[in-house]
Amino acid sequence: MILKNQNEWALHCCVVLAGLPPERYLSTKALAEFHAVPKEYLSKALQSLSQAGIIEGTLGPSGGYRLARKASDITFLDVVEAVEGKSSTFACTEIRKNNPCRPAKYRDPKPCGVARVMWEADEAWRKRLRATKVSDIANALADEVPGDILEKTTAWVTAHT
Amino acid sequence: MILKNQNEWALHCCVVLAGLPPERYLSTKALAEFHAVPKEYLSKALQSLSQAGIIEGTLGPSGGYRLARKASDITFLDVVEAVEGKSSTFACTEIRKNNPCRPAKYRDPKPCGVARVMWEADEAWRKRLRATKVSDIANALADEVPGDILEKTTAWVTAHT
DNA sequence: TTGTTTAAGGACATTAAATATCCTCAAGCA
DNA sequence: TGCTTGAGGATATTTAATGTCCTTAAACAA
Ligand code: SF4
Ligand code: SF4
Repeated sequence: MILKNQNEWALHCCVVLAGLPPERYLSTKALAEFHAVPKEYLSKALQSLSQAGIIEGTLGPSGGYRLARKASDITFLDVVEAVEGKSSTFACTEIRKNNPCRPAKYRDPKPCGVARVMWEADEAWRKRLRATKVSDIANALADEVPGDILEKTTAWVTAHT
Repeated sequence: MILKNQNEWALHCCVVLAGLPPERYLSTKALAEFHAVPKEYLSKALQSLSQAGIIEGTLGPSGGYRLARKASDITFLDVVEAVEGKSSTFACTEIRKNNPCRPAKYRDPKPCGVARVMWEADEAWRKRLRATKVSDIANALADEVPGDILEKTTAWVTAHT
């Protein structure tokens, strides 16, 4: 089990969009070039984010995407669920029903213990993702990335705006 | 991202093996029949468990598998990692390196914030899996499964021992 | 000794999912 | 009018999951 690349791409795109001047848009083309990933495929991830209401797009030259709400209102889980889906990472196929000793008509009163634990683990994962916002990472960049690189990057993004 | 079926199968097999009379073995054939899953493929999962030292097998008629240690010493994480692998569910492809504004020689002082969060979420998932043991589920069965089904199942398992 | 049963594991074949590309469409803009 | 953009459908390619088949050597019973 491994998460899709889309997650990494989408998260990074959100962080970049969080640094955009207000009311400006950044195109899929620019985001793809910036991260050196295939534009057409990245586009699918951005469409998912758009459908989830995390970013919003506009058409025409000088069009592209911007965050649909404040970066401090967008959690990692929002982004990951937009890309990866909301369903649990554990799929129970109810193999306990196959126990040859069970009466065919027997109905289980509740999900089996195995599934419950796996689902709780999935929820623990989501809980952690819910705890970090896009703005947290955007802010951390200022501390972790050398000033000159950060400046040049901001200039690059603004130029492609 | 979805976990392999092998996880569900392996966990259930461990729970069944936990209910085995001491010093007895249960074969892949029996485990596959009990859960109604393909014997050959289940065999791969059991081999993984065996390699991980969670179960141990013996040959010949009346051979099969048994737990290699107490059920209370086997966590869900042990089983899942045996089947699914120990590497993080988030693979960082270091796309930040592709930023066109970065000097080619620049070395990042530490993993980027995005990856750190994703790895922490992965660890939160594992932590929850580590908190439950195979014995916990085996014990819970007594409460959740009607007595007659449980008895018949125990008899079935013992008969295939 | 001989034949049967078993786990171990290598070599596939099949199926589903992730990844990637291409094309059309209508909205925005110069 | 012509170019740009995101939206989204269709399809191809690649990789991972799933499933099957086969051989080998150990255990055991007749
Ligand atoms: S025992 Fe739990 S995990 Fe296993 S098949 Fe039943 S419900 Fe699913
Ligand atoms: S920013 Fe983090 S997650 Fe993204 S490529 Fe770099 S290290 Fe990986």
